[in-house]
Amino acid sequence: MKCIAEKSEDKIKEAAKRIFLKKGFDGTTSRDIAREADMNIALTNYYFRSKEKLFIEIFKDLMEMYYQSVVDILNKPIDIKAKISEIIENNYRMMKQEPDLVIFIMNEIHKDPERLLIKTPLYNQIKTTVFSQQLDAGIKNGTLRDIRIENILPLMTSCIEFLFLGKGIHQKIFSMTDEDFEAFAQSHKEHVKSMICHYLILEN
Amino acid sequence: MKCIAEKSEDKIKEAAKRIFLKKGFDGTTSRDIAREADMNIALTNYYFRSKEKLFIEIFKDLMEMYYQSVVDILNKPIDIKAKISEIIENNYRMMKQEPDLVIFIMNEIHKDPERLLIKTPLYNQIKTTVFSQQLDAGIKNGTLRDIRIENILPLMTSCIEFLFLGKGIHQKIFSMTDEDFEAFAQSHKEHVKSMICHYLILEN
DNA sequence: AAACATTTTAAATGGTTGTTTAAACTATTC
DNA sequence: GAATAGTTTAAACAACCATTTAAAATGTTT
Repeated sequence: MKCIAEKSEDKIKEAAKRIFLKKGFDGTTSRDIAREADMNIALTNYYFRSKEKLFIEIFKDLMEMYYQSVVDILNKPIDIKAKISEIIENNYRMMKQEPDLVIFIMNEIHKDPERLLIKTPLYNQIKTTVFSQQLDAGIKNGTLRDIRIENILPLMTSCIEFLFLGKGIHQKIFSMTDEDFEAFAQSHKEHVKSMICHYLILEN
Repeated sequence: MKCIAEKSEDKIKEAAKRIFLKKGFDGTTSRDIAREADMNIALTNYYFRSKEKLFIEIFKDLMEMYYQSVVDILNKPIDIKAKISEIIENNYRMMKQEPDLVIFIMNEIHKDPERLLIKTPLYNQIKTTVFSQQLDAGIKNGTLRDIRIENILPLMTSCIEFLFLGKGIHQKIFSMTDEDFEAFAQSHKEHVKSMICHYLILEN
């Protein structure tokens, strides 16, 4: 039936995702979405009932996409040092590939937390990861610093994500071109990996 | 003349600052501002010509407020370990007192960098701080890790700021009340101070 | 107190917003 | 192939947007 051509519903959703990510909910109009999807305005509401409903659906998708890759890595059967490196590398890759994602999520939640924060089993997911077990074991036998998983996870992601969140500011203050920033970000990533390992892993 | 009562221009600007910080440029209407300032709608444009002009003026103020306190601390005549602690404490204080500030700045710049990033002498200001000299000297005599100021500054601020940027997310995932989060943030702050010092200051 | 400049007001401007309507078109079913 | 269901369309809806107008109110200067 439909081979190449996407279904209209999907076309609208994909278009809306692009626009919402770039402009946020308030900055996006129904007409923006219709234009991007190359469809009639009425179809947005025909398929999704309202701009709000469409947004919530997309937001949930993006939120899951944001977290799933991390949870997957936390469960890998590799030692904790390699895992830290991989989490940071994954984070770096994601921020380069989808630079709008994190600022979008943070800003929308910030504007109205109640509206978007649906029930999530993420805490249990995290608490039962291989990483969590490795952390507990390491703390018990004295090879790892005594730190809760609630603290160490943000420590690993915040430095990289913050760097890209403030890309515009950093580039302006330090007069960096895009290439300069790329090199700067790489070096920063290595510092972060090294710093986290130094702090978490006790050697002597 | 006017003793208690603020001048209308200032009342509007203060009101607009509150609303812009909370809702962003796109989410704020001229009527919101007029209502918050308890003034006629037309006065916004009478004093500031347009919503855009008013916004730019406020944005510049907030941007300066964001950076000035850091630069001041960087210039204090105290040793580098105390300085790191003070920067992080100051950062923590600011994020608690003005939780909307950083996400607001980042998001507005992210949406349209050209519009907001005015020329700033901040890089020269930073490069000529006492902190910058302390860092150079410490690297030279081997007491500090070889790292550029462009890297170490974001390392100090990103962990704390990111924690508050994602306050809503963190609270939801880890099922924290406001009091829980407060305690969590405090412990996180201590980890960050410790981690940065461990990494930067070479002792042996 | 008359003349002037400044500030504030209610009302209106033209344009855009999200959403709805009802008719037209297309595909499917009997 | 007529009837039915699903999809798409242009047009319209009321509500709201930033901004402007011109008159009213207030303050200041002569």
